[in-house]
Amino acid sequence: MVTIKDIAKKLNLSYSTVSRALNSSTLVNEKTMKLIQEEAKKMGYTPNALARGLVLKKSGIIGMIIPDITNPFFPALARGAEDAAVKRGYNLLICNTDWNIKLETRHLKLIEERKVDGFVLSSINVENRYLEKLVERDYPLVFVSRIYPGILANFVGTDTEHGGYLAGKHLAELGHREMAFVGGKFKVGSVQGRYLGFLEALKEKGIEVRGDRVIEGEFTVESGYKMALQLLKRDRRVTGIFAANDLLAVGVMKAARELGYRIPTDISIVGYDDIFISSLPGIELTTVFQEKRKLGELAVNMLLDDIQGKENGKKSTKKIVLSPKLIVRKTTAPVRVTGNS
Amino acid sequence: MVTIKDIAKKLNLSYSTVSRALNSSTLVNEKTMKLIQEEAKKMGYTPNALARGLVLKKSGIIGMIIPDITNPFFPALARGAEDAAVKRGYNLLICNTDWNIKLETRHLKLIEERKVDGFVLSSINVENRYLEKLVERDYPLVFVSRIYPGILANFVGTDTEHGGYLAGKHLAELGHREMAFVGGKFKVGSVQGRYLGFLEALKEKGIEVRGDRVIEGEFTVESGYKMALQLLKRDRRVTGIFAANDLLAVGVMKAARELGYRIPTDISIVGYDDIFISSLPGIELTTVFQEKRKLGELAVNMLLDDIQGKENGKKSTKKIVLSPKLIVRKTTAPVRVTGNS
DNA sequence: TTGTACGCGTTATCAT
DNA sequence: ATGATAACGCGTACAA
Repeated sequence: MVTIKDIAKKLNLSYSTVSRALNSSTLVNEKTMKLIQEEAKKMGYTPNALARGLVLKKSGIIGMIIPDITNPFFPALARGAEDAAVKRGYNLLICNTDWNIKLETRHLKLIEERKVDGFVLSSINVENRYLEKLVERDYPLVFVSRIYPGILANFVGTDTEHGGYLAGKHLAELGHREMAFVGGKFKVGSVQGRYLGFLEALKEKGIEVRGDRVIEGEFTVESGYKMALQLLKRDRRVTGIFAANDLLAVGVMKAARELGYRIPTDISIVGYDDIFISSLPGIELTTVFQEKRKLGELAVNMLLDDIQGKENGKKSTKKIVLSPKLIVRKTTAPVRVTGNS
Repeated sequence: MVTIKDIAKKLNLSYSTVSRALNSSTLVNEKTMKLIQEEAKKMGYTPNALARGLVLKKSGIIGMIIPDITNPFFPALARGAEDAAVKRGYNLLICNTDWNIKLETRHLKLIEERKVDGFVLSSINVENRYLEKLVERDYPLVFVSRIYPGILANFVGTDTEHGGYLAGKHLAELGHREMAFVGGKFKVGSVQGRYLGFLEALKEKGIEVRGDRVIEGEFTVESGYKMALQLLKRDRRVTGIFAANDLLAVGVMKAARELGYRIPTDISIVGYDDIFISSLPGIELTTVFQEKRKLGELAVNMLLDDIQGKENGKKSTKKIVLSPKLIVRKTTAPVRVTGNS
């Protein structure tokens, strides 16, 4: 491996000059600079980010903690984050936690050792003492999409309550009155928001949701399927279902079809997130859209601003909340005028 | 930041002893070791991977280059890779290239500076001089899923030719004789394999594919849609279509439906990859399955074996080729006995 | 078993 | 404009 020293020797110069030249410092003769840069290229010099990081106390890497890149919500998020990071000269280290706090903590510790310059996390659903310490220690960090309950930290996300509201309003305006909510774990803050917003919209129309029509499960197709199967079997009057995310909604669709429902003629279904699959032919789910990619971008930009601002002594807690948008596709329609048994 | 020195001072010991204790070296008194480890924890010591990497000439990070994590094929691959990496104490740095060689090269250079201990790449479609240099320099590296043409390097992938064969055989056995191939860029080696295998299977049944029924486009739903639309409009006799991947297949499905085809009654469609969406209710695509997650795992394990083996002076070029599997779902059926106009 | 001293590759602070 | 030298935090050969 060719180092700064090697090219210094070769050119009978000192390390310092070479280092400066390579960093295009102004305080070095133009000619020697060119000389050095050419020689560097010729010798195949590659800077060593480890060494640089050691002295600069920066790694140039930021860590991204997510539950599972395999879940269709996260690739777009990660992609946005990576793009923004690269654009500013950083790289992204991705860790999957499987919604497991132990794993999350382990990853946090491990990549803190790597001296990542900051974290972007979207993994939070439950208390994590180590994470709390991290923010107490003022480690640069921003929460995306899901915020840690009761903590003051940077956040980038979508107005979930408003999103839920849009879904509820849409169904209500279509004339639905018998509605259900199929949710993931309510501990995840964003689900609560969606639910609350949903209720809010219905209330405005004088509609209430019966307690037995609010179900909780996992964030998966399978779970949505099971929940809807159980719900619709015992309760044929429901005509509108709001699912906490698109995966769930797809499961609900499957269950409804199996039970002989036509979508959207007999039943309307609204999802949340507008993940990739939702617009696919054969699915075409009405859903609440949030800008996942942009969320990722905004998050790392906020993080990087923070990191670079901190050097100038600035500190702040920022928050960006994007507005969701309703996307009407083919799983919602006006309620039928004739009731069914 | 608390360092080894700090805890050495506090305990009136030398750096070395502390360093050894923290690495659980055998050549240190058990008592002092415990003492040191406890003190380290108490003081909140965190090892600095940068410094360690500098002396050990290892970063503990491996780089993964893929075209686009947003493409449903890659999350599973990345996840498998990350799991395997973490299991062996490494982390994964992910870079998206958007199938752009310039970007790929830039990423390669950049993360080489980060001293990643090796690369896993799945980005290759076209000549990249810098990449060639990398393998010439013997940089630890393994290709996943797509191999670089005409280069001797580690590889983990699926037997694409056999995969294509399975698809062709399936359609042929269902009685289809008028078939088409809807492909992505043929430059991507894996597509050629799929195509060749497909042809091979048909040939065994005495079936040929007309040249105007082989179309090339992008690897997207949209592209599949357009190609199929164009094909099926001018050629109503086709009853079986093999798409080079599932995204394309979904697009084909959409086009067929729009033109009034019932699937699979009027036309059979086979995809490739079995990505997440393909099993979804409303899609249920017959496709050729490959173990994406396992591919990722195998790749980083091979890489890590290589890295750790190299220290012992071993060198080798390994190859692992998994077998694909046909998954029959609801987009294929026996050809109708009555021909249509 | 423990301590001393050097080097990893780079940047930064002094001088010159 | 350039050079010498000290860090950065850690591992390790060598000495004790």
